[in-house]
Amino acid sequence: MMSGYDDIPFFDDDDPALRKPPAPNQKTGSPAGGGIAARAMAARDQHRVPDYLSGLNPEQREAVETLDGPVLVLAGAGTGKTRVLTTRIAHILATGRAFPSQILAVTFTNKAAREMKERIGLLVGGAVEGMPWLGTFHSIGVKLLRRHAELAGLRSDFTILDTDDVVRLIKQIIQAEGLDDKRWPAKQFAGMIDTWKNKGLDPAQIPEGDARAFANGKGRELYTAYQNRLKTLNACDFGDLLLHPIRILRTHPDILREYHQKFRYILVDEYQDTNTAQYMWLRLLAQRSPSARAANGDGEQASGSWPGDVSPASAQASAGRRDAAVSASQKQQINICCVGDDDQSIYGWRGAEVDNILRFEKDFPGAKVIKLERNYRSTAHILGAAGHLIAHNEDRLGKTLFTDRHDPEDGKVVVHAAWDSEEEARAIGEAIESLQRPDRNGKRHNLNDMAILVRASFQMREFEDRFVTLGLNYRVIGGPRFYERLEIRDAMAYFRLVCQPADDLAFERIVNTPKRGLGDTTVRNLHDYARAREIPMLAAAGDIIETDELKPKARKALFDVVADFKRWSTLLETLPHTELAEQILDESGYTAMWQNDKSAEAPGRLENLKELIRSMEQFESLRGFLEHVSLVMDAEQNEDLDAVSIMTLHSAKGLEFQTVFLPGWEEGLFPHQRALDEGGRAGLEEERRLAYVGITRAKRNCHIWFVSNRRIHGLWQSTIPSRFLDELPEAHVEVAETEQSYGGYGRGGYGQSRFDKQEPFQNAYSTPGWRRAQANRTDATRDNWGNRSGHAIERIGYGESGPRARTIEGELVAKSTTTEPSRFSVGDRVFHLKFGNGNIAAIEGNKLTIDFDRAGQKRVLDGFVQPV
DNA sequence: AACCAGGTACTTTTT
DNA sequence: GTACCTGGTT
Repeated sequence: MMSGYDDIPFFDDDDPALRKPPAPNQKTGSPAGGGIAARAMAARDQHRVPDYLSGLNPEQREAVETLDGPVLVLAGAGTGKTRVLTTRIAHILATGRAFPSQILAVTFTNKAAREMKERIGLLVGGAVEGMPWLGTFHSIGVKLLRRHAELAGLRSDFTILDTDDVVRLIKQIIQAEGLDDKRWPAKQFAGMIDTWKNKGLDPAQIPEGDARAFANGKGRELYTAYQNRLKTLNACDFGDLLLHPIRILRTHPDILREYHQKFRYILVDEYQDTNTAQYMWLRLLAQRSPSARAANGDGEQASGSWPGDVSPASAQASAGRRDAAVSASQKQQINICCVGDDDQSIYGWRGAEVDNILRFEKDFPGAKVIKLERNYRSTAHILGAAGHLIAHNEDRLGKTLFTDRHDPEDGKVVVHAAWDSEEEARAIGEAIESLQRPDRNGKRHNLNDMAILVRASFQMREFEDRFVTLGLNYRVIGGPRFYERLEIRDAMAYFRLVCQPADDLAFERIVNTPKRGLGDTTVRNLHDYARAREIPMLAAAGDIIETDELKPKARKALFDVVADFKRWSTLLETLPHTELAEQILDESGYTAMWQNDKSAEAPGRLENLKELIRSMEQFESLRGFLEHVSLVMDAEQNEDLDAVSIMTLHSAKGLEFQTVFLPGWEEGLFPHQRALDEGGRAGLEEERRLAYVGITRAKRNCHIWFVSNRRIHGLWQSTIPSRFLDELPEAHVEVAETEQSYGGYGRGGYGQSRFDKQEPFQNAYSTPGWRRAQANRTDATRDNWGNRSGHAIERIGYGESGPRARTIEGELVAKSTTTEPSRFSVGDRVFHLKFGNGNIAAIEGNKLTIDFDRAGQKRVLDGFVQPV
């Protein structure tokens, strides 16, 4: 009631698992007590064949029904991965092999976890309340850690710091060490710590080179200081949510044994994305063989006070011995099922080890490997193109997707060339518009069915600009989220400090927000005093206001702050949390601060604060809410709006669209130069997997684009087509001939390729220089064609972020660089390279509608026609 | 505390 | 080119 977690018993009270676990091999039968879903399913299935199995293909079915022993499901794109995972859980429940609380199911993202919960709910018919251990690595990590916090030197109400807090904390530490925080950026060090933690390394274990690389060789010291500071703050970073449990499980065999008994089945989603720490964590929980563990004291038995005294390399080296012992004790089944796709491993740069999935059979001897290669998503051409491309990778287990679908109507993957990135955006915009219009059969595409997937987010901008001009609805997915907005983070800091008075980071954030005249000097005094006495800053403030240390003004201000927090923390027990939250924001003057702010963003920020309070309603306590927010940073999405999605290839993983546009396939951008420079062949292969992910997002149509000129770091550079284009199979790919409505530009720079050897069509009106000149003009004669009112833009996840929030229509249009005054008038007789002679029927900016003598009515760009 | 000039970096992102 | 940060000035 009071909190979101302190009422959770060590093991679920209503969970009969520990008292009376069902026999592992029991096929049917209703376990006594709890597990409502399990009982219902079991009862039902005693009478008839479970229909949840009937829709599966043989491989999927095998993946669902192979419950004993380790299983690796290699699930290619669009082969029904989630379906297998959820059905497998339903099957475990239905056959009465385990209670919901005995299944550990881990995902990477909250979205994936949510989706699984929903789908299991559908299968099992209702609530999945009984699946307490389905969640992200981190949320399960928190759950474990809350229960055993004291073993990690924390209290169970520890705070979870996000990246922003971590960076501020590190900055303080760097300064405290007397180092120049300009020369040694906190952000960079935060990144290093993250990398180390991904590998499961504690300060003592980091490579000497790493330790020396930062702050004149003080890397290790700083890392140690950071960990100590976290402990005194009673706080954790994201990495600790995994590392602390690992250490606890290693140093406390009794606790480990209890979890071994508890988790009869382990399921892991996106196994190819696991990093070393996650791998260690899984191994610990899956290694259900006490004898094997005892036989190898060196293995995962930690000797130190920190998780990883096993480096990845030594973990591998000792794997053989350990595995021998495991297979010797066949009694203890390891029922772990990992689902993943090595070809979709695209997170190596943030610590994911593809090797984990490649090594699975060695890690878990006797593992059953099931390949899902039957694709239900894409056309044969799309699969053919993607398959041929990915076959260029060496580091893969090797799968070939196939489909039963062979519709002669299905188009090949189309490769398009454009002169420059602006042309590219324009052409894709045109293509989207024409898809959106009803075709000859009256069919039209929804914008929701289309997506533009870019390699790097800077590419988005040009599309946004273009779509704004066209009045085309779009949504940008990714980027900073709701909970990262300034006002939300401030408000959260207030709430955190009320729940957790030792949260110094929260204290420092809001002590002078709104302004209370508590400047840097006062805060530094307070900070030093608190550190010297080893007490939280809020407590220090309580002390210091009793003295004459501060000037009267500051003393009074601080006195009020302390009194406020004292009052609020009392109310925590009595007042409903939403009311308390509102009261905090009002009484602190925070709401007033924004009300008095006359800047353009202020109303939006107030609205966001209201939204924050609203979203608290579904939680039972302020603590529960804080926990949720620290782990779930998602923003909600407006499904009703019909809009084109624009996102990076990375955020597209797992999604699918009828039509996909893949712009920017040029060397240097894709594959990205930095991936090449820093990752070598492995880097190239990851880029290739990214290309594979991109193509396989398409259900029906896939359009790949490259340009000959792109502005990189502000300079126009000529570019050469991506090597990936030449890795596509001719049989499934066609090269776009002259684009129907936007002319035959942009063959330039593609000379070395087999696609086309034509000279670039260098229209004077399509050179970058000319365009820049146009863009710089402040010519009022251009009109605002195409800007329909009611144009909707959605930024999923994007917050205020200042100049980027270009959502005011008037401004948007004025900013457009693509509207040009027309050189033509209606009725003019013109010539077009492809369509011949015709008369202009209408003009909208630089777009002309022309009645051609032979080709009929077409829309073309004015740059491609000449007066006759 | 608000403003501007100057410097810098600039792939991808979850928790 | 541009967005963001910082440090100095007003």
